[in-house]
Amino acid sequence: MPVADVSPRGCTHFKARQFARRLSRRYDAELAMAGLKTTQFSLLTHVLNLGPVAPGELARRMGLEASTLTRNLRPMIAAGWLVQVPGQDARSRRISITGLGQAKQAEGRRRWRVAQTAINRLLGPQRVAALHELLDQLAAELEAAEPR
Amino acid sequence: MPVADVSPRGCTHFKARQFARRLSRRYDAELAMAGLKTTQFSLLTHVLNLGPVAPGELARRMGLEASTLTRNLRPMIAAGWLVQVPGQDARSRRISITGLGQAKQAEGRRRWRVAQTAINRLLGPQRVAALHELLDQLAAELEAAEPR
DNA sequence: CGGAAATAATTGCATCTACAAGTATCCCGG
DNA sequence: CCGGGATACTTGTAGATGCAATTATTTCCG
Repeated sequence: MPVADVSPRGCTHFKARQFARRLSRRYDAELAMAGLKTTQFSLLTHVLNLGPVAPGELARRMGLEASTLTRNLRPMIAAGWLVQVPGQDARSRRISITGLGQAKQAEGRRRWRVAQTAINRLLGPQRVAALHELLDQLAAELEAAEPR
Repeated sequence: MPVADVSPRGCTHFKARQFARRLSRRYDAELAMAGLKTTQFSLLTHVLNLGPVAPGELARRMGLEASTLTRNLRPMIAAGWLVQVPGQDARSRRISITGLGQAKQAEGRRRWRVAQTAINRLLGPQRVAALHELLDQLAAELEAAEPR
């Protein structure tokens, strides 16, 4: 008895990107009411959870290039949500969230909740949970296979 | 007997985006050997498959904002891979692929194959197929729920 | 016919993303 | 102590993304 053909059709990257774009518009619309981009909210949340953290470490955790992080930080430091302080060495830094940043994160969190709840309702909590599971697994495997 | 708690944890958008970023780096590395960005390859492929097409229609099919498409087209038209010709009205246009563009797409297609095969091998064809299935379904539902 | 509303695409502005190259600093072996 | 290589970020360059506003046309209704 032949096994089913499981060869994936189409481009995984295109599908992932298109899906991410469609999601972006929803989250961004909600977070815009708090004056935040979705990426900025993620960044605030990561810094809040990790505490003062080196840019390199933060970038690794978020799956971003270090150079991307440098640039994403700029408007947020300018807004006074994050600060950069010297690290151990003269070459390293630490990123910390400010009081203003914490307030902004809390504001964003309320908006994010609304957006996430809408997505759960629209797509079905079980399928969203299944997607999370799959994405978490696959992302971890991609990361593990990345060049050190 | 209580049902399992299926409330999704974490942010769907962040997970999708992080995953897409990790994929991007792999596809882009391969497609760079053909002098293409992944997005450009998608665009070439869509125009090839759809034939001469209005920008608005193309944007809808790809899940892009029209304004994004306008800008993504610019370097590709400059490269001579695509051309823009007048449409029915004076306000509409049609995008077509050139011979040069077809050659570039074929070149990209070989590179894409390599990248996609590597992903299938790394993540497992069954899980990739399952992800495609899920993403296709969910993206379609997001699209259906988008404002007309 | 004439103007309001709809349609199609582009532009202004801001941010996100990443590879390659550059700067500054540190560490380690000789 | 010194020089090469590793580390930690930042910059140069280029494209991707989207919202709001704009331009140009068309359509429709009175």
